[in-house]
Amino acid sequence: MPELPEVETLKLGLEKKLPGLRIKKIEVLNPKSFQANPKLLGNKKVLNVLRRAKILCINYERDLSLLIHLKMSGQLIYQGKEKLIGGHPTKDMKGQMPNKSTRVIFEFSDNSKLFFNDQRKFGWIKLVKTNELGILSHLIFKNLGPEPLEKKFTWEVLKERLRKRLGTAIKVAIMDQQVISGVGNIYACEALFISKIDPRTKVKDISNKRFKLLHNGIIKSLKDGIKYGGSTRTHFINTDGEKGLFLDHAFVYNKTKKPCKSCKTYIQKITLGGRGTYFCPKCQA
DNA sequence: TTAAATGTTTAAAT
DNA sequence: CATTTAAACATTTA
Repeated sequence: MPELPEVETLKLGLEKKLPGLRIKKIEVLNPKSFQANPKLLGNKKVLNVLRRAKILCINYERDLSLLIHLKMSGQLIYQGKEKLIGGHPTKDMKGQMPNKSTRVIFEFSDNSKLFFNDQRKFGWIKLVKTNELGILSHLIFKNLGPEPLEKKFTWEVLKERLRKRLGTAIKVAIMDQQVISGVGNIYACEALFISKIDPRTKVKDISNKRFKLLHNGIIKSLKDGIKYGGSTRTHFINTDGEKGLFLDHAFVYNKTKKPCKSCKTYIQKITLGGRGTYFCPKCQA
């Protein structure tokens, strides 16, 4: 599920709960989901929680950092000291943790727990040594493009980054994590609608005026995503087990044959770069 | 029954 | 060699 807004939603949730807690126990139900020796984290204290691109990073004392990628169906759910989890139970949770897609369970010093669920098992958690320059300098982040919500990310940066993908369809190009980090299928579709660009347009055919519009569209869609707590298609829920509401506000994603919110033309679905791509054929001509 | 699903990597084809 | 497409990962749901 996770694109930048979903991972950011989790980051905001976890940073209110984890810092200061110590790991008491880690139960690995699916070894592929946890690629490290759980014992290394025994009794270590959580310092802080960061996000880079779609990767979540929990920093511990003693130069240890836990990196988490949720891929398509990962969930992180926090269960406080109280017995029940806050928020609405979803089909997945059935109000009970763990469930059949629970892959890893973290238990903390105050008896609270963090569940890592991942139906499709694409997601991973790995433990790395915090780089002396800070975890964000780690190799894993080396090839990632700039963070689109940082001030440094101007429309000129966007244009420059896209220069090596001139022949690629713009929608495929902005989903390339080496061009910009954090934009996935949902927000790519939404950003292109906001900037009124046909997703099939080749990068080389985009004018400066359109680069500015696109730059604005990417930022707006991501910020709206965070504002509404992310997108829930089927799996995403926040640390409290609640769904994200962004898709209720989406313009085109998953709106095939529904009228465009701007011009009433039916939204079309095509395939680009192997992914479902939604757009308004009139507004994005 | 078949297709598609929020992501990324690798192989194969063009 | 560059670019594009497909497959793989694993599971569920429409």
